[in-house]
Amino acid sequence: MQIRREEKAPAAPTVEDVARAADVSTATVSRCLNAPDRVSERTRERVMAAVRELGYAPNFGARALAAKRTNTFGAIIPTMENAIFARGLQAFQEALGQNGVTLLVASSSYRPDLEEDQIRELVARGADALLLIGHDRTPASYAFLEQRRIPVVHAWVHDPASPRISIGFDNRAAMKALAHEVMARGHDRLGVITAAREGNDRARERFAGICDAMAERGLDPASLAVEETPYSIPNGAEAFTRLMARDPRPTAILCGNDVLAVGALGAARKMGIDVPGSVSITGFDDIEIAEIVQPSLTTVHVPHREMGRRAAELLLALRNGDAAPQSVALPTHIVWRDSLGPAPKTPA
Amino acid sequence: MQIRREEKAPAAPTVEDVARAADVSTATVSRCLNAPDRVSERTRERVMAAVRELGYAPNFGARALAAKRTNTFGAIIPTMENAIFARGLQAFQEALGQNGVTLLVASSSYRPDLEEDQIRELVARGADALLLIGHDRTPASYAFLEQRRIPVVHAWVHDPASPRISIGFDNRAAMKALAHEVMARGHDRLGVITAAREGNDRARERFAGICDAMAERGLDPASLAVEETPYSIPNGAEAFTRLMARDPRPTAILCGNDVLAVGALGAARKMGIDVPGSVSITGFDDIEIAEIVQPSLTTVHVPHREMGRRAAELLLALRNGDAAPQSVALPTHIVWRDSLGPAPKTPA
DNA sequence: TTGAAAAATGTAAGCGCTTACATTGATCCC
DNA sequence: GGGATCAATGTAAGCGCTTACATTTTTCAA
Repeated sequence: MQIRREEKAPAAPTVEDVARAADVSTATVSRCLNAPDRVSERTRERVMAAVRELGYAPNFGARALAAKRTNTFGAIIPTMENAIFARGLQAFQEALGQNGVTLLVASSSYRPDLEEDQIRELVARGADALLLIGHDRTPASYAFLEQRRIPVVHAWVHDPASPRISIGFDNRAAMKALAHEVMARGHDRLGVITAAREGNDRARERFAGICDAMAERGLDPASLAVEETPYSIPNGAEAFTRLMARDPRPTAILCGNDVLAVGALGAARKMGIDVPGSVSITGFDDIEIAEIVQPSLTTVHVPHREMGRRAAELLLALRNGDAAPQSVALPTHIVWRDSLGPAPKTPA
Repeated sequence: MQIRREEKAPAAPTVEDVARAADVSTATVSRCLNAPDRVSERTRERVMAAVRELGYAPNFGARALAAKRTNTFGAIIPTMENAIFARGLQAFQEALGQNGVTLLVASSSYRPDLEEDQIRELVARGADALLLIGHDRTPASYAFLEQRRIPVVHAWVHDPASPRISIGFDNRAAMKALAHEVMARGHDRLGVITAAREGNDRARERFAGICDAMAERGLDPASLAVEETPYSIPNGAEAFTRLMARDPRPTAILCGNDVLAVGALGAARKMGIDVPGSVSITGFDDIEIAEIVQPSLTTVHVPHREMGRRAAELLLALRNGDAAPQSVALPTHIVWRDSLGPAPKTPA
């Protein structure tokens, strides 16, 4: 049964309480918890019994204050709502856990201003190091991070030109490769559904990759039909509907990620448009759902788990002051499924 | 550029630094941050300028230690990997945010022992109140929570018989209603794919609901073909395959949630089994993907957002010591889509 | 102009913990 | 047996913050 506020809140037991119960000093209690081998077995047992008895849990804030380290890392991802970051983050967390580090997660809703607050918040809460997605953030965020010398790894991106440490892949090149494959199948009226590009360098890079490929094939990137919308299945569906209303109608829609692509697929079905017969659709990320939808989605596979795991290694190395780690580039590859086909013979 | 450990870490600026820079006392700085109207405008501006200048961010631990409140709540969900809890949690977080409360999230991987650690961890980190999923946890967890008088709300369940405050729905009744509808369509050889029932009361209740319905229709619950497996699409697919190998083969598969059902659907397609022609499949939760798959999934709709939002209200009320709130029961309803059809005429 | 009330600010204690240093007692070698 | 060594434990300072209380400054009515 829940207890009301008025009853005097039972003070949480402190080291002092434990010390008294076990008839030792607070220093000994602390040592039992942090360096058990510096305490004799007899007293240790006595202390641990008291700890259990009292339901003692050390106050994290006080501990961080006194010890000046927390074994806590932070991660800020743009969203928890869809599965894009879930797998990578899970792997990241597992790897940290194996090294005794706790992960604090925040989500920024793709808003750099919110992310800035969250960076401060996580650091104030004691994060020793941070995992951030992409490179797009406010100058104030970077100023703060640098001033505080917080180790940071940037994931989901790789830009060899940047001095910042990152682990990820070349979004631009990956999308460019996919666009080439699409065009190689005869498509020359292309459409794209992209996430909001402002504050999202992955989206910008992927978009740029499409333009690169078009230019290389002698197509004018200005002829690209563009719809920009936040990540969600219904948004993908709406954007697809708008694209289909254009004249000329595109024969292939490249989506900035799988979530948008799944929305597009759904809209196509609802509109009775055959995929890939009349229109081809591609995704990006290769999340679980890409294989499930019908037709299954041709997309770019991103090694999420490996990225998460190695991000943890990188960040751990940084925190420990090991020889300065290098950014790492991960390979991506196209997964051939059913949603991409040749351009329709008869102009739609 | 990342800085190596050896260089002396720049101490984070403290209230004292700010006070010195603004030529006021630490008390005034603190007031500027916590009760700006108790400070004259002139000094406030001076202080805030110093804060900005120095990149000051108050140390959370020290603040919690001194002020004895944190405006932080915690939530422990079984998994972040799939979307089951994402929407509800998002709504929960939004509602808390509007009330100036920060949310800390942990995931327990459906393991009560891990959850116990995480409860301690969140409380040690200053969580004033906790959102937990379901009622299944170790006695030690409840002992700790009660000893510390931590306000708790249990979500995703509703059991009027329990004294614990919960917000959710009657998993058993909801699944029972669905099972009745399935049987009303002529199915009498039923199969079920359930999540691991140990440590998961929602899964147990849903399972029990099926048995209830069978008993009410004069079917022997022992004839139910049961596959138990952790939540994941591939696991759902494998379980479905095993079910199809049974003799007699079930004509309807009730899945403990949509994720498993989507896996089953995929397996059916791969095996060339017509859904719902030869076998009907149902889900539970009505997550986004249920509408996307082909055939779309008949499932039980759960009002996730409302549950999250009202969980926040409940917890806030509890924390504030408002008149003891009551558990709330939310309605669910069956969403009719394509994966459920009549039992095949000719015995399969 | 003046004194009392109100507003603004300062002083300092203490939140719960870790840890440098001090102390105690046991162990051991010659 | 006795000093040196070492292990076990204790003492107490202080981490960065808030806040009760004290003090100073401003405001304002008579």
